[in-house]
Amino acid sequence: MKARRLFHEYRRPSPGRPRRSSTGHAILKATREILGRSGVHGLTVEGVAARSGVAKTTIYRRWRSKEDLALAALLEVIQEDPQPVRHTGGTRTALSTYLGRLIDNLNSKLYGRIVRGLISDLGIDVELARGFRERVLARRVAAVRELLQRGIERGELRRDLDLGIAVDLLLGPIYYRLLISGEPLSSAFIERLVVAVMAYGR
Amino acid sequence: MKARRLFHEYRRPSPGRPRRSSTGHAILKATREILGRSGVHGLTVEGVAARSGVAKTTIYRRWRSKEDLALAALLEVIQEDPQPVRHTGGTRTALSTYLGRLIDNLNSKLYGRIVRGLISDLGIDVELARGFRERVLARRVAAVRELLQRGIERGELRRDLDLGIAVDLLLGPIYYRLLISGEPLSSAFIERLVVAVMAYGR
DNA sequence: GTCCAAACGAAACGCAGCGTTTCATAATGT
DNA sequence: ACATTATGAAACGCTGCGTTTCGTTTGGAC
Repeated sequence: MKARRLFHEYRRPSPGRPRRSSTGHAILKATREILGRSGVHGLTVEGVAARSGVAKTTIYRRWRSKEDLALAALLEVIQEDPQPVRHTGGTRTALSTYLGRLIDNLNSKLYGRIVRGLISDLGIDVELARGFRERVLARRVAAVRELLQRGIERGELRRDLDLGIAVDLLLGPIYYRLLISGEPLSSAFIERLVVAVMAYGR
Repeated sequence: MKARRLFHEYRRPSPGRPRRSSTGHAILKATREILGRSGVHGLTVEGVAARSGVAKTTIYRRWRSKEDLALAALLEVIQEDPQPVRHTGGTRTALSTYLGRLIDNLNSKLYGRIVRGLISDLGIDVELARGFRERVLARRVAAVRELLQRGIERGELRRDLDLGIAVDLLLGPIYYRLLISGEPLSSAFIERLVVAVMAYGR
C-alpha cells in the first residue's frame, strides 16, 4: 500500500489537473447521509460512489479505506460544534452543559452511529485509532479537564483532585452506556453523573 | 432465516441421528484459538471449519452467524472464572480484587479481543446485544452492585448512595479505557478508580 | 434387522463488497 | 503543445458469508 496522508484530502504542489474541491464535499456529504441511515456497517464505497455521482477510483484516491472515510465524515460533523462552554454558573452547571451537548451528539443518528461503528476498528487499525484519539477524543478530554481545572481554581473542587480519574469518571460512563450497557443517555443521567463526580471532587 | 435458539447449541427430542457432543466442543475450541490470535475480525467460519476438521454446514447448523459463535466462545471463557469475591478485607479491597480480576480478563488476548470485536455489533444485532448483556454484562453489574450494597450495610458507604451511578462509575471507565482511550488497564488505575468511588460513596 | 430421521461432510453456488488495475478522456500550469 | 494529474467507466481478483444440494452415516423406534 502506498504511503498516503490520512483522514483528510492531501494536497500536492502544482502540476497537472487540479482537484475539484466540490468532488470531495460531495463524497463526504454522501458519506454522512449513508452513515446517518445505516451506520458504518451499511456504508459501502460503492454506495458512496453512486450517491455522490463520483467514480470509486476517485474516492480511493483521497481516502485509504472505508473507515478512513467514515472518520473524515465524523471530523466534519465535529467541526460544526466547537462552542466553548461558559463557566458563569459554576462548575457543576458547566459540566452538565458540556456533557449534555456531548450526549446530544451521541444520541443523534449520525454521530452516534459513526462512533459506534468505528470503535471496534480502533483496536485493529492503528492509524485510525490515532486519528480518532487525537482529533475527536482529545478535544473532549481537554474540555472536561479544563472545566475541572477551573473548578479547582475557583475553590469548588479540592486542590489535590485526581484529574485523570475525574475525566475517566465523567467520560467513561457515557461511552459505557452508549456502547456496552445500552442504557439511555438522558440528561437525568448526566445530572446524576455530574453530581457524583462533584461530590467526589469536593 | 429459520427461527433458531441462539448463543448455544439447541437440542431436539429424539428421532434421527444424535449430535456428537465432541463436534461442538471442537468447533468452540478452534473458535477460541482463532479469536485469541486474530480477534473477531480475523475469525472466519471457513477458518473454524478447517481448524476443527468440521464441515462449514455443521457450524451453521448450530450457530446463526459468526458473531453468535464468538459470543458462544466468550460465554465458555467466562464460565471458567465465576469465583465470588471474599468481603473480609473491607469494601475497598473487595472492589479492587474483583475489578482487578476483570481487567486481568480484559487484558488477556482472548477475552479482550472478543469483547472488543463484539461491541460494534451490539448496536446492530439485537439478539446478540441481548445475549451479551444478559449473560456477560449482567454478571459483572450484579457482582459490583452486591459489593457496594454490602458496603452500605457495613456502614462503609452512606445509605443514600446512588447505586446505579456508582456501578457506572466503576465499570464505565474500565470499558472506556479498553475500547476508546486505549490507556492501559493497570492495577494502579483500578486503585485510583476504587479510591475515587469510595470517596464519593462515603 | 429394517426403517426413518437427522447429523455430518464435501462441494459448489450466489452474493456483496473491498481495494486494484486499466484505459480513455478532461483540465490545468508551463 | 506538452507534461502532468484528475476523473470516469468498467472490469478484475479476492475474501468471506450464508445457502443449497446431495450422498453418506448413525442412532433410535418398531
